[in-house]
Amino acid sequence: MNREFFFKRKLRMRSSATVRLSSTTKLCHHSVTAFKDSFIISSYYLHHHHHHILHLQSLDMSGDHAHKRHQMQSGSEDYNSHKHKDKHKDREHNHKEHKRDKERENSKNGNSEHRSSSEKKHREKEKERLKHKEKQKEEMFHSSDGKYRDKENGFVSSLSIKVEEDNGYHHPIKHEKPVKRERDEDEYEHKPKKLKMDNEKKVKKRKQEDSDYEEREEKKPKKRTKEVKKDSTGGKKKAKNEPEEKWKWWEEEKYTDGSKWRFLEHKGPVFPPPYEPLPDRIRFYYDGKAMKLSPGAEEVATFYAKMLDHEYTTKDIFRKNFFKDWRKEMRSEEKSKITELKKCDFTEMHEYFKAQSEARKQMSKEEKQKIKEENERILQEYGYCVMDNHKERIGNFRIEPPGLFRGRGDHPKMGKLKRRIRPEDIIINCSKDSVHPKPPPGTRWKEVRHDNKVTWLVSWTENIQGSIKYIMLNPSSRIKGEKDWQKYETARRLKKCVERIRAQYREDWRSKEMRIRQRAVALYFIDKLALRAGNEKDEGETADTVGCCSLRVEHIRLRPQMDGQDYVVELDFPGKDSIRYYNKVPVEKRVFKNLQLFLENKQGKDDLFDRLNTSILNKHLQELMDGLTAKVFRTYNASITLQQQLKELTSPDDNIPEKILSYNRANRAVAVLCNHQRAPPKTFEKSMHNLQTKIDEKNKQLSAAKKELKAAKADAKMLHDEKSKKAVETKKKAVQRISEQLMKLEVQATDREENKQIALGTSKLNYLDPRISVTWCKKWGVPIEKIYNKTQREKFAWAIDMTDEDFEF
DNA sequence: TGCTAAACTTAGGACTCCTACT
DNA sequence: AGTAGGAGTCCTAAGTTTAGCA
Repeated sequence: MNREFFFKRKLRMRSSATVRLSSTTKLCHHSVTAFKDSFIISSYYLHHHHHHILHLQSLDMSGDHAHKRHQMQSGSEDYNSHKHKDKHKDREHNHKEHKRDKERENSKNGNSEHRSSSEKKHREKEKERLKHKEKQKEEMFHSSDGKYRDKENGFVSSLSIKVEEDNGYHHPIKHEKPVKRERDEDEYEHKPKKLKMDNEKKVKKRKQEDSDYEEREEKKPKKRTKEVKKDSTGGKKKAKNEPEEKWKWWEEEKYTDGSKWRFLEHKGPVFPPPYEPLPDRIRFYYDGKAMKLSPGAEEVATFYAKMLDHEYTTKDIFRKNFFKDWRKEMRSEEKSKITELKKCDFTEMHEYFKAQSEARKQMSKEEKQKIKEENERILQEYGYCVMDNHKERIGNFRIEPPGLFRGRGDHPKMGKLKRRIRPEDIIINCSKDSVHPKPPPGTRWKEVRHDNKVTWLVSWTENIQGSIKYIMLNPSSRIKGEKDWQKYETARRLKKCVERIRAQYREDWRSKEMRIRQRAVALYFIDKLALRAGNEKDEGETADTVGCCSLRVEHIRLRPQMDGQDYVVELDFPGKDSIRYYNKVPVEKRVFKNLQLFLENKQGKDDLFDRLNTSILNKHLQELMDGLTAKVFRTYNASITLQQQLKELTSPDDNIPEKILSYNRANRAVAVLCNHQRAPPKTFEKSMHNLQTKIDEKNKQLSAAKKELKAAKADAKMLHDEKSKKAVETKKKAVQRISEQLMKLEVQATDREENKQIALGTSKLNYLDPRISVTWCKKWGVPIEKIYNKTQREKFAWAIDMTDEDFEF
C-alpha cells in the first residue's frame, strides 16, 4: 500500500521549554515539552534525550569520561572478532524461570478434574501466600520512608490489604450497596494511613454461581469469618433476566489461581446468513458471453464483484490469489472455461450490489426500524453471556463472514478466499454445568470444552494463516477490565524503576559482549522511541514489517551530522499494519558508535540486531522487573507523556473548549510518539476548505464590524450624545462576539489540521491510563463526557469510579 | 529448552448512525 | 426533508506475550 505518512505538519503547540525538575521528585521526567518549530516527534525525542543526558551527567560525575570512552572503543574492537551473522548462536541460557514455574504449577492444579479438592488446596496455599504478603507489607509500611520497592507488585498486593477471608457464600447481590472502598487512595498504592482503613473494610469475594452450589457449601466452613455480617444481605438471587446494573467488579477480589472464571454460559456464535444466489437477470460474462455460474463459484465471484471499485482489485497479487482460489470453487466445466481473470466481467453483479445498498439506504423508517429491532433481538440473545453470576457483554459474537482476505500492506495472501465457517469448525468453551449452546439444526460443534484457564467462549481456525480466532468479552467486562487495570499497574511499577533500568542499559552500551550491547541499544530505542518489540515473522506469509528487534540495516541511516545536530539516526521502516515509521533522532554518541559497529560488514537485508530477538529481550526485562516486557515501555511512556503534557498545557484560566483542545494536544503528543496514524479522511481537503471559507467570512464580518465601530466612535466623539455612545457599545460587543467566533473557528481549524493524519483513538483506548484523564477532568471541572464517549466510559468504568483528584500515574 | 501454537492486545479502515446544517 | 460530514461502532488483521509440547 502506498500510503503517505509523513509528518508534514508542524504542530503549533504551546512551547514551553521549562523542565520541571523539582528536587524532591522521584519521578521520571519523561516530559514532552518543547514543540517549537519542529516536528512534535523530534522535539519529543530531543527532550527525552535531554533527560537521558541529565542522567548521563550524573553518572559521569562519579566516573571518568576518558576512561569510559577508551573502554568503549577497545571493546568495540573486540566485537569484530566474535561477530556472527547467526543470531542463534550466543543465546542466553540461564534465564530465571521462577515465575513461570510457579504458574505452571498453579495451572496444573487448576486443571484438575477434582475441582473442589484441588481448589481447597489452592485456597490454603493462597491464604498462606496472602498472609505472608500482608506481613511483608506491614513491615514495609513501618519502614521509615513509607515507600514501596519497585519490585512490589501493586496489583497483587492490593489483595494483601484485603486479606480478610470471606465465607465465599454470603455474597451481596449487586443491587445491594457494597461498602465502597476508599477512593482517595490509589487502589494499588499503599500508604500507611490507609492501610488501617482498608483492613477494616470488608472485601467481597467473587460470587459463586448458583450452580456451583456444592462447592460453596464446601467452602463455607472454611471461609466463614467475621466478615460475614457485611455481606450478609446476599443469598437471594436476582432474577436472571433483570439487567445487571453496573457491577463494580473492581471492588472484588481477583482470581489468583490462574483461572479466569468459575461459571460460563452462553448461546454460541451467530452465523452469517447462507449465500443467496443472484437473480437470473444478473449475469456474469466471460469473454463477452453470458455464463451461469454454479452457486459455489458464483458466491466467490460476488466477493470480488463487491470490491470492484476498491484499490485491492487493481493489485496483481490480489487478483492472482483471488483467481486461484476462485477456480478451486468452480465445477470442472467452469474451471476449464474460465482461465483468465481479465476476461471476466463482473460489472452487472457489481451494479446489482450497488443498487442493493442504495435501496437499503432508501428504505422507509419502518423498515429500518424493523431491522434495528431484529438486530437488537439478536444482540439480546447472543450478545451476552453469564460469567460468574454476571451478565456480560460479548465483544464479537458474530462469526466472520466469508470473503476475500484483505491483508494490509504488501500482503502476499491478499485476495485469497476466506472460507465460510461451519459449526463443525467451531469449538465451544463454557462451563460443564451450564446450558451448552446448541449448534444449528442438523449440525454439530467440532468440540465443546470446559477450560476456565482461558477467557474465550468460541474459537475456530481461520484458513488464511491457519491461526485461531476467538469470541471474547467486551472491553467493559470484568475479565478485560481487570487485565487492563493490571497493565497500567505494571506500567506504574516500571515508573518506579525506570531510572534504574535506564542506568543499566546505558551501562550495557559499554559491555564487552556484543549481544548485551545490542540488547541495550534496542532497549534504548524501545524506551526512547516507543518502538514495538519486533518479533520475527514468517517470510512470505505476511507483509514485510518490522519492529525494534527485527530492524534491518536498510531501515536505518547514521548521520554524524545533520541539521546542525550531531549523531542523528534516521529510521525509516514499515511497522505494524505497514504504517511507515519515519524519524530522525539525535542519539548519544555511544549509541551512535554502537550502531556503527552493528552495521559493520552487513548488507541492507541483514538484521541490525543480529544477536537479539524479542524473547531474549523479554527474558532480560523480566529479570529487571517482574512482569516487565517490551510493550510495557510503550504503555509507560504514553501514559507518563499524557500526564506531563496535561500538566504542561492546561492553563487554569482557559475555558472548557480550550481545555479540551489542550487535552487533545496532549493526547496528540502521545499519538505521535506511538506513531498512530490514519489516512487523511477522503473529504479532508474539502472540509478544511469549507472551514477556511467560514473563517474568511468571519474575518470579513470582523473587519466590517470594526469599521462600523470606528465610525460609531467617530460619531460619538462628534455628537457626544447618549444614543451614539450606546451605538459604540453595541458595536464593540459585536466586534467582540465576532472575534470570539472567529477564534473558535480558528481553534477548530487548528485542531483538525493538526489531526489530519493522526489517530487519537488508539492511544486513548490502549495506552493511556484512564485514571490520568479522569483526574484531569475532576481537577479542571471538565465533564468526563467531553473526553470519553459512552463506549469508552463503559470500558473505563473502573477508572471513572475509583479515581479521585490526586491520582498520580 | 527451543520452537510453535495459543491466547490475548493493539490497530486502522469500513461501515453506520447521528446531527447540524441547507 | 435531505444531506454532508464527522463521530461512533464494527470488523478483523496484525501485533506481543505466554503456554505448552517434543
